[in-house]
Amino acid sequence: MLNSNSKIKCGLCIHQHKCFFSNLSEEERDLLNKNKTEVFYKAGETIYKQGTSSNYLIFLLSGMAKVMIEGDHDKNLILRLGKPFQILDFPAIFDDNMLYRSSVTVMDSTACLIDIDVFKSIILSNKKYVPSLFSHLNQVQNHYSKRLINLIYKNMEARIADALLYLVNEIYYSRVFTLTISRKDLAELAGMSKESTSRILGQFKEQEILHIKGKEIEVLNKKQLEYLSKVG
Amino acid sequence: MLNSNSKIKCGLCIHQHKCFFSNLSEEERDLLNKNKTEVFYKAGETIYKQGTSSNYLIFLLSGMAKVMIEGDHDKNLILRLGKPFQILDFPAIFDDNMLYRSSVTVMDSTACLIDIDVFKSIILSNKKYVPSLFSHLNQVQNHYSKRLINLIYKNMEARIADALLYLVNEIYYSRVFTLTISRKDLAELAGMSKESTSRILGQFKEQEILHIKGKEIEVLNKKQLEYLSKVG
DNA sequence: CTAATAAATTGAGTTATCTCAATTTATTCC
DNA sequence: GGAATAAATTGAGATAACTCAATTTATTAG
Repeated sequence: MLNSNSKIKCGLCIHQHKCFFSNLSEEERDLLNKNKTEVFYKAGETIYKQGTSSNYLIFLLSGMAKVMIEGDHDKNLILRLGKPFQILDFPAIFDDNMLYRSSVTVMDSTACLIDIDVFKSIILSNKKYVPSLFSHLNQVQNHYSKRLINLIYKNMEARIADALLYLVNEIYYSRVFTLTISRKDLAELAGMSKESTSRILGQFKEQEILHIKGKEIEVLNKKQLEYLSKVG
Repeated sequence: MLNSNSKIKCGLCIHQHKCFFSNLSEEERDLLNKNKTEVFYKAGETIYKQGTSSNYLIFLLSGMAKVMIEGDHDKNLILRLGKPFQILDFPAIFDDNMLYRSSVTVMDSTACLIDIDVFKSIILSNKKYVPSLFSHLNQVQNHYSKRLINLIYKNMEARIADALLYLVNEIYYSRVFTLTISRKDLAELAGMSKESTSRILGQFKEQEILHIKGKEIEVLNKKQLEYLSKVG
């Protein structure tokens, strides 16, 4: 159980309507308020560290974090990007609370940390949360399955196309965006070296598939990205 | 709801003690009996087909099945091997019942098919199943995470070593085993071409890491496989 | 504002892995 | 049980992607 030093109680929280926990009973809301805390993370800070355990389930309130596996020789793979009001990642909450992936903020972020025992007691006492949790876990599993086959059998063009389409369709919801991750992160999202990433981006710029100015990216030809993803 | 043409009622089933559904109430057991069926699959038959939906949750009772993603140009990836009394794979049961992976038997198998609505009603009415289901989904997610980084950054030796260690530690539970999957399947488990798989196996034989005679494989030097997995 | 540091790009050479084709070995079926 | 078919192995050549090093560009700190 943790000391409550959060500024805002759930009942008064401005994020209430977007929160995973909606329509809680008075009692559950009190329990949650007593056992959650809001924390600020600077860009680049580690939230979860693979190989450790955590007693918290984390929801981002603002900012963005990468969910990644850390390999040897500084070779990491970004599995997905976590955004506000999503569950960031799951410790093994019904086993040993261990973490198999790390989470690192890619920009200044705030997060709501909920005590795992409290989380468990709420989802076990209130079956309305079971379907949405299942859905979430299932979606993550499907995302990882898709990533697997894409990363293993597709060429570099297709992998960068997939990474860009992921950013457009599932992260920024726009063809025009300011890249909030580094080129190295993009490389780790596409499972390749940063040098190759740079070259492919240059090539896409050349072919007028993208307009790039530093961190500002505009997808000029999304159809072509989808085509490359398909045939690559 | 499906016609019950299963031979054995859950209460009398010899697999009862190994089954996911243990200690069911009379009522629940009756419900399950009315809405499950046992089916026989020949080796190579498709149980689940990616891109379709299914109204069944499938438990193998005997045999073995590969859970795989089918890519283009006959390029597949085997994610894991399903064994008796495990949940084979999950359709999106709280969404549209869609499947994102295919399942194909690698030997003659029998399976217990349970109606998804019945499965849902049981897990929602009986919270004792929630933790084990969560655990299961979490383990699968962790397995996929690990597969991802291993397949993407490791060399061929390490990938075959990983595949062999998976077979030894999690499938056959023995250093000596009869390979129940083909060389092509082994290649799809290691995410590489069947020719390269063949070459690496030959090399391991040469180096006396393995003893191979057709489908009969003995791991002579497990430490070396673990070493190759680590450094590769 | 400039120096120092870090991030990103570009180039050239190397290598791991794939593809295609030719055999060999195993399996199926009449 | 032997012919036909499929699976597995082996070899040689092609290539995609990596690594290392050199610049260039961007960011941070004094």
